[in-house]
Amino acid sequence: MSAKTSIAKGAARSVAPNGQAALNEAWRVMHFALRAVIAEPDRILATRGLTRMHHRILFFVAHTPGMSVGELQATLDVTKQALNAPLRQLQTQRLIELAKADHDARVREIRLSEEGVALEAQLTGEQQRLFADAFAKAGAQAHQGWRMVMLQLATHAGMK
Amino acid sequence: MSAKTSIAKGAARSVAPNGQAALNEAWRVMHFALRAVIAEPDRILATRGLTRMHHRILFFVAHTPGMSVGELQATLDVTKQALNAPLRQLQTQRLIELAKADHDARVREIRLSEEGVALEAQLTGEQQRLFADAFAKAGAQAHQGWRMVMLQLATHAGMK
DNA sequence: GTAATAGGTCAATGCCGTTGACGCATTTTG
DNA sequence: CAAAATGCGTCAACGGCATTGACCTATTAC
Repeated sequence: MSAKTSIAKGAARSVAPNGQAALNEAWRVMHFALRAVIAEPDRILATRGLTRMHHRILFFVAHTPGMSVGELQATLDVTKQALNAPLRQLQTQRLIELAKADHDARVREIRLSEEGVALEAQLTGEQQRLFADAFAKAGAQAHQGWRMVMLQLATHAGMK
Repeated sequence: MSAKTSIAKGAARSVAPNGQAALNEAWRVMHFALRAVIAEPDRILATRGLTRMHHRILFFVAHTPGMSVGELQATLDVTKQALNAPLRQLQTQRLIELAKADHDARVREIRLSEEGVALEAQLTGEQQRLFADAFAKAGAQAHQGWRMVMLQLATHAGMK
């Protein structure tokens, strides 16, 4: 942990580590933040015997109602066999509904049931509360900065 | 059922979204950022037939040279059986070295070999480069904001 | 009518991790 | 010193979960 104490900037960043230390910290902090955001949803899911795969399904279907099975499969990047089981479980628990598409009876359109909507809202709501809290406490300017850094990082992946 | 509820899908791009949209975006962006940071190390690992478990081992041993097998096991929170295989593979690839401890011949102390040090540095260096880039491009103030938000989030988990 | 498409399902396989039970040196203890 | 405890390695069985491959049904397109 060789701290390069070449502090040259203003006293405004009293607490923030500099140089190498900052980069080390970044990764650690990101891990903890991620864990914090995931923890509650995971706990809730577990009580229903559901996993992150189910969560992903609920999430995408919530944001794109009427999605076909094939589309979902492509979106999640899994095989249809891997998708089939959790999909049926969600159906059994009445969290989603499958219906033939009007335009093409081969296609099954997936939608959340009322219960599904509620669960999904609970899950993402929990996460959003954490983000909202953090943004509120850190301030609008910090929020702005957070976003800029994240977008910079994200552009290195194929974010669309 | 309802035909098409007008749901704004996708996140706004150019301008910072506000309210609900901002919270939606936050989670998405964090995912992509995480993927971006993980992608390269994973690729490098894969070319050697190594996995994230091996990475975790390298990481912790790098930061605590001379760690015992038991300590590592406790740190990683896996069983010794789960640890054994990757540990042997790393040893076979001459990335780590196991040696009896002076004070107690039952204990094996783990250290990175020169090659191991190099690989670990390459892996974390790759990640640090991404962070450094993002921070540089977003600016010092954004870096500061990013950090504040992340720390806020992280305190919800048990960050030490 | 025949081929292609969307979806579902059975079966075999592989990767990882787990628990459980031993075996083996090497301390530590009474 | 003998017995118990500790640190480590390993064989074996099992479970979760995703993958590939093959086959089957409806339905649509040419």
